[in-house]
Amino acid sequence: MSRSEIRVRFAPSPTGYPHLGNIRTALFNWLFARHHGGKFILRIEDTDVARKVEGAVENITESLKWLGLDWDEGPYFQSQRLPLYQEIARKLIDQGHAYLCYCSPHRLEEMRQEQIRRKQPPKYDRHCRELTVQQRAQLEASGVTPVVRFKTPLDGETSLHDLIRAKVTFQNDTLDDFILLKSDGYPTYHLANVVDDHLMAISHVLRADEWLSSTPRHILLYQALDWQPPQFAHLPMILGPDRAKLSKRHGATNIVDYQKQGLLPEAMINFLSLLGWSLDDKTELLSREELIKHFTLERVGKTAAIFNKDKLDWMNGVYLRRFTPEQFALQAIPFLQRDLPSSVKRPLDDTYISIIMPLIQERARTLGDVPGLADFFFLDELEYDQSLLIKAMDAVSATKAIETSLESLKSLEAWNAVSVENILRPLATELGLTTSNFFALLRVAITGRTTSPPLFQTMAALGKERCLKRLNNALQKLNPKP
RNA sequence: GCCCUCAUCGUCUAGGGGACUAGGACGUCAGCCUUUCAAGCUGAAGACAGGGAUUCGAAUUCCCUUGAGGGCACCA
Repeated sequence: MSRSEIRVRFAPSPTGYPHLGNIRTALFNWLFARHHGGKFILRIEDTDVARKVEGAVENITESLKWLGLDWDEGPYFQSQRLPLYQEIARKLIDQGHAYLCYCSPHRLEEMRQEQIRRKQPPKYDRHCRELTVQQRAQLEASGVTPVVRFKTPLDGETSLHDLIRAKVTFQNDTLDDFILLKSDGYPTYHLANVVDDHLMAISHVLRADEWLSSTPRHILLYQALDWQPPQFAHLPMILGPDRAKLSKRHGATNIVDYQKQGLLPEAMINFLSLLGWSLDDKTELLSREELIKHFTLERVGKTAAIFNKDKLDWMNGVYLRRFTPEQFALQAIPFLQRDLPSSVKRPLDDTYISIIMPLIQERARTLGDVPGLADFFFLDELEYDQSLLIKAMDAVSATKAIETSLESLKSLEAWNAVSVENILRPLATELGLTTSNFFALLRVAITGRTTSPPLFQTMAALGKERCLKRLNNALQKLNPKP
C-alpha cells in the first residue's frame, strides 16, 4: 500500500449497538473512501472485556450491510492483536516514554475524589513516574500487577491541524500520564487505536468530535514512537432532542430498529449524509452515487446537529413514493406479514396485495405504517363504533341510504371504481344527501373508519362480495336485533 | 474546577466583506385541488446570541461576554 493511498476506518467498540451517530461516522468514512477510490476498513475495538455486549459485533456488521456500507478489509479484532500492543508498550518503556504504575484503583479513586472536592482537574499525580529501583522491586514483590502509563511531557504544547477544525493546540501540562496497557494485558483505546492506525496505514481519521480532546495524547504517542500521524478530521456530533450526546436513553438508538420501523436504507443514507454535510443551498435528495461523487470534507460543517425524525420520515416517504407499485408491494409484504392482526390468515394473497398497495403507497411514510393503513382490506369483521355512521345524519336516513345503495349495487355486474361510482354518485341527490355526507357514511361502512384511500377505488379493490357484506353489517349496527 | 470545540428560522442547513429587504428543506399555519386522508400546488409566520473593534461597508474578520456541547476512567 502506497503512502498516498486513502485508507480510512470505522472502528466501533462492541460495547453496545451502533446508533445514528456511530453510523453517520461510518457513512462519512465510507463516502470519503469511495469518493477518493480509497479503502474502507472495519476494525472492532474490543479491548474492554467487562463492557463487551453479546451480539454487538453481529449488529454492527448487519447495520453496515443493511445500509450498503461495504468494507474492503476486516473486520479486524483488537482482542486478537494483544501481543502487538504489549510489544509496543514494552518498547515505549524501554525508550523512556512510558513506565509501570502500581497504584491501586482504590488509591486513584480517592485521589480523584479529593481533586474534585478541591475543584481541581482530576489528573493522575504521577506517583509512580519516578520510582527508584528498590521501590519498584518492592512493589513487584508484593504481587501487584502494574499498568503501563505514558510519560506525558511536563511542559510544551501539542497541536494538530484538523481538517475540519483547523489548528487546535493543547498545553501538555493539562494532560496527565494516561494508561496505555491495563493490568489485564489489554491496551486502552489510546494505545490500540494509534498502533492499529499506524500498522493499518490509515491515512485519515474521521471520527466524532468527542475525540478531539484526546487527540493530543495520540499525537504525543505518534511522536514517541516516531511514527507519522494520520490526518485528523473531527466530525460534528449528533445530539439527541435534549441536546445531549446520543445514548441509549434517546429511544431507537440501534440502527437496526430503523429497519424494523420500515425506514429504507436509501433514505437513511440520504438523511444521514445531510447531518453535518451539504452539497449546496438547495439539493436535498441525493442518491448513493451522487453522494459519493460530491462528498468532500470541505463541505462538512462544524456545528453539532440535532437529529430530526420528522424529516427522516418525510424523506422516507419520498423514497417510498418513488418505487414502482411492484417494488412497493414487495417491500411492504414483510411488514404486512409481521404486523397485520393474527386473525388475518397467512400467507397473504400476493395478487390481492398488488391490487391494494397502490392505494397505500402515497399514504405511507414508513413501511411500518402500511399494515395500519391497510388492515381493513384484510379483516373479516370490521370493528367500529356505531356513532361513526350517524355523524352527519340520523339512523333512519343512514339506514335508508345504505339500503338503497345495497339495492343498486347488488345487480352491478362489472365491479370497478368507475362503475361503482356511476351507481353511487347519482344516489346522493336521490337520497337528498350531499355527496360529502353520503360518501362519508359509506366510507365508514366499507372501511370502518373515517379516513381511507378513495372510496370507489377501495370498494373496487375489496370486491363486490366483501362490500355488500360490509354494507349489510353496517345495517345491523344501525338497527341492532332486539 | 480545568481543557477543547461550536454558535444563522423550532429542526437540518446555504452563506467564506458589498449579489442578504439572509436562500432552501422538514415541521407549523392558511388557501387551492378534492368523497375523507394522503400526495400535489400556492402562500404565510419564522433566524444571523449580546457587546465592542476593524472597514466606506460585516451574518461573513478580530476580541470579550453569554450560551451549548464534548473531554478530564485500568470506557471507548
